[in-house]
Amino acid sequence: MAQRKSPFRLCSAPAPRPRDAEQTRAEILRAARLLFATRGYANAGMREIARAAGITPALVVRYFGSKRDLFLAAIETDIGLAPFLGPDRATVGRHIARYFFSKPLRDADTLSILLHAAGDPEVRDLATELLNARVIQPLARWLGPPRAEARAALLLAIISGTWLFRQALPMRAFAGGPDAALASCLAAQIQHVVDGLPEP
Amino acid sequence: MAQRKSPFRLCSAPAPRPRDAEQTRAEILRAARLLFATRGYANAGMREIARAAGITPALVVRYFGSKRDLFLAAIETDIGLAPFLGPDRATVGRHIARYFFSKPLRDADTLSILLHAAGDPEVRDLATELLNARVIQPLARWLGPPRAEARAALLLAIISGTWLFRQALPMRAFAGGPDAALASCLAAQIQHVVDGLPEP
DNA sequence: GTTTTTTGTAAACGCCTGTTGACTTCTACC
DNA sequence: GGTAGAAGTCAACAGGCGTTTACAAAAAAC
Repeated sequence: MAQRKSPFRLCSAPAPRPRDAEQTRAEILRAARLLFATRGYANAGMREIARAAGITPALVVRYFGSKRDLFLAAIETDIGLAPFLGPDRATVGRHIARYFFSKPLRDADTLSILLHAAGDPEVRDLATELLNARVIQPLARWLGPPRAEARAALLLAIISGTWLFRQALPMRAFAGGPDAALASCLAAQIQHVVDGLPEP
Repeated sequence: MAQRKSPFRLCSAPAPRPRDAEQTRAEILRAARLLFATRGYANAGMREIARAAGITPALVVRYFGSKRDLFLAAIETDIGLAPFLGPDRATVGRHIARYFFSKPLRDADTLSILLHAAGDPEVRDLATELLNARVIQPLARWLGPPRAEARAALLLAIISGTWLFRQALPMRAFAGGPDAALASCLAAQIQHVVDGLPEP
């Protein structure tokens, strides 16, 4: 049975979204970011992304060229670390800790996308470079000497470790909501790195 | 040209390994552990594992049933954390930090296999459970109150974060060999969790 | 020495993936 | 109102995956 589309549509046929290239592109990107962040690159299929965006896989390719290019577009957003890097260095540990212990962590976070790309040979190097350029280096500049880059990497490692057991391998101990004691300990550790490392 | 096999073999024909089921099984397990640890579950193919073990993919299935069962067998080994959990609580932070900053980290480490399984829907829950049972719980028992499980999870998160940027997403700052300052800071942080968390 | 069991290989199967090309359908312009 | 082009769908392709089946060869049992 042929379905009439317009202007007198049958009720059983779901209303097709008005054709708007810009909005469709944005919708694809939104779906891709969400799925890349929650399932990882390899496990987020083009068909699944297309279905989440309400369109066809072929259209995803037409808009973004390939899956890898879609991934590139998906991580072309700010990592969202800038708000923490203000002049107030004394409380930044607490702010970062609270942000990364907030529940739930923003699903389509760029950091989640990049961390979930670990171990995927197709995008691993890309994620590594981007984490270096977008997180480590700005963080290192903000931290300043001594050992700015090493301290920045260590700070990101602490943040990523907590992310790992809240999002990727959800542990019972981390699942019970924001634990004040955990958060404060995390804050202290971050602050410790911010203030500088002890000499060996 | 037919190749003679035995007892007078031509030099050009590589010597086939003598048929030894037990050794073949061990060889498969060794190859699987190495590839699961370095490439992750999804990206370690049966053909690749079989090739690394010097046999045929069909034989891997005959020995272990399926890829998932092979993974189960691959993680059925000690995590290697026990040596650190001795009576000397004052220096455990330093020992653990030195171990996880040692270069290179053991490739086929069970911890690497489990952490690399993050985000893979096929084995993620399994890895989570095993990390709980084999790492968090023993660690929590050893740490003792207060908040034993939360502190154990936080400790594992710190260790895993450094693992992430040394193995999975190799960062330049972590690649330059054991950094004494980094290691000592890591040791201090671990020790801090071992000694107990500050009250909020 | 023959037969049976174990140990291994080769080729294929069904499924899923990213991607492509041919084809509709809606929209905007002349 | 007719038409060019954008927006979207559909079915198929090539390739990789884990797995299976059929078969060969070595070792062991009789």
